[in-house]
Amino acid sequence: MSEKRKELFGPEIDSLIKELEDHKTEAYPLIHFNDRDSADDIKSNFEQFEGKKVRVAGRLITKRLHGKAGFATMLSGGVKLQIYYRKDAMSEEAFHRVKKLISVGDILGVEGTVFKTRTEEITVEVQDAVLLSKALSPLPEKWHGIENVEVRYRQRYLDLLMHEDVRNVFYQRFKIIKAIRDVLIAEGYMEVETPTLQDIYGGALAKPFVTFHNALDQELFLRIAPELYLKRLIIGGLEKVFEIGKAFRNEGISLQHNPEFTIMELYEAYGNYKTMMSITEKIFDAICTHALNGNEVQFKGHTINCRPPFKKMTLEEAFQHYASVDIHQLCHQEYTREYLCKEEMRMDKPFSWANAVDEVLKKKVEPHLIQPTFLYDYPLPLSPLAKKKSRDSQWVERFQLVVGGLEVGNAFTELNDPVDQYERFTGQEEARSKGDDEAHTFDQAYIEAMKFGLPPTGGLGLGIDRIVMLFTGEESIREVLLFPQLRKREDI
RNA sequence: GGGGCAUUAGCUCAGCCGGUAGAGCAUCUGCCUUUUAAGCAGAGGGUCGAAGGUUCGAAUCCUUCAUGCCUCACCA
Repeated sequence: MSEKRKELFGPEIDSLIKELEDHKTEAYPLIHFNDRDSADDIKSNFEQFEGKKVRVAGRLITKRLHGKAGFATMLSGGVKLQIYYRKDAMSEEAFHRVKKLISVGDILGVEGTVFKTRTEEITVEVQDAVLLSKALSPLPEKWHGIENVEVRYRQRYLDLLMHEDVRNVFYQRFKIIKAIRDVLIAEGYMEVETPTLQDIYGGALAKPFVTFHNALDQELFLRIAPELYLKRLIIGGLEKVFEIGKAFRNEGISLQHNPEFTIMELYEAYGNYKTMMSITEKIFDAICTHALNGNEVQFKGHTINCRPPFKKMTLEEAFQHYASVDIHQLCHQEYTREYLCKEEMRMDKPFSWANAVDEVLKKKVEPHLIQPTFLYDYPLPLSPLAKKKSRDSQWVERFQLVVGGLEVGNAFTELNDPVDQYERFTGQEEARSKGDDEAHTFDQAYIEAMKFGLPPTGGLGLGIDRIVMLFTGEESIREVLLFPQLRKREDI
């Protein structure tokens, strides 16, 4: 116990607490310091506050001592506010407290008068100061902050504390999600929540996380997508629904992938993939207006105009234009082999039309799509939940929105024929039996639901994290997640 | 999982061809009543990621491992 205590707090902890108590100062007093003024308010409405008494609380982030006076900066509500204290404007006790007992990193509350220094900085001249919470660990270096990315992610609180630009990324994230939610509600969609623990996972092609429920004595999966539950709601008569939440995929971690990520899915009865294009454009328009204050973002060295309308291209056109290949011919193994050879590409997965199309799409087409582009009309084998373009077609009504080379959205006219759905599931099961562990599972309960009649429906999914990356110019998904997944470590 | 790079004081980083471990910030002690990366003078602070190996001698060279980043592959 005492060894652990010493290891955690160091040998000086007791003398520190004693020194505070000798000066009648508690390290963690029972004070919550209410009736505060906002630092942001004081700084943006200086004229109203000048000469007035204010109460402000925050964390001390720098201290500049000048003998019998001093300046310090506190971080209060995300805003930096300078405080000034001098010996002859406060009690002996209070002066000693600010000068000696309260150090950089501590949380304090001050009362004082607002003024401007000769360098025109808005400052509070302190009359009284109280320690609200003592910091036992020192803050990182004030100029460079933390540059070790691992420490930044593991101790995100320090990252946020030290780096205003990091705080801004997450404020932007909040504004983007709010803009999406607000526009959807304004358009008449109802926000819902569906299970993240599912006994059959589906709605995407991916490997799941597996867990176990003790009381039910059964395996459960963390959802890879909310899709199949949201479509049950459409069957249930909730005609316009959306959900913003986490999905979980047990796959690699990369600049664009985190095991858990935020997805927005919406479904609309009597809609199709064209109506999904139009709602997608409304969403991007709202983000530009409410979270960007403009039309353009800088991403990977490109200037991207995110204000709709967006370019539209069929997959066939895009393959012809960017890859000089006939998408239909990719179903012939020999043709595909020659093409891949010519382009110096290799395909790890077994040959099929779907895999060949996917390979060329990822390698040769999407990297060229910098400005927002709807790629539409997809091969059926890639899309087991989308509706065919006609009875015997090998094509489905589906689009993906690609921006900055990133897939940020995916939508289709939902497959609402239960017999066709049965056959698609059966086809996926065959693929699974041949070793494709990302094939869609056979979901009998979903087919039972479809037998009651799914209206013609359009559905859309947006990768929220990737959209945030785009609008904040961050090239790594970890920079837009507060706590990205890292390997477990004991110490921090 | 494959390949490349990194790991030195609390933080940010130097450390050349192998020869007793360095700076700035932070901390501590003085001085300093409009500074803002405040300043001046002084002090303390290290199992050089871990374990082996080569060597008279390793932060430095070699091997293995750990962690992170980048890159490749797949889902948004």
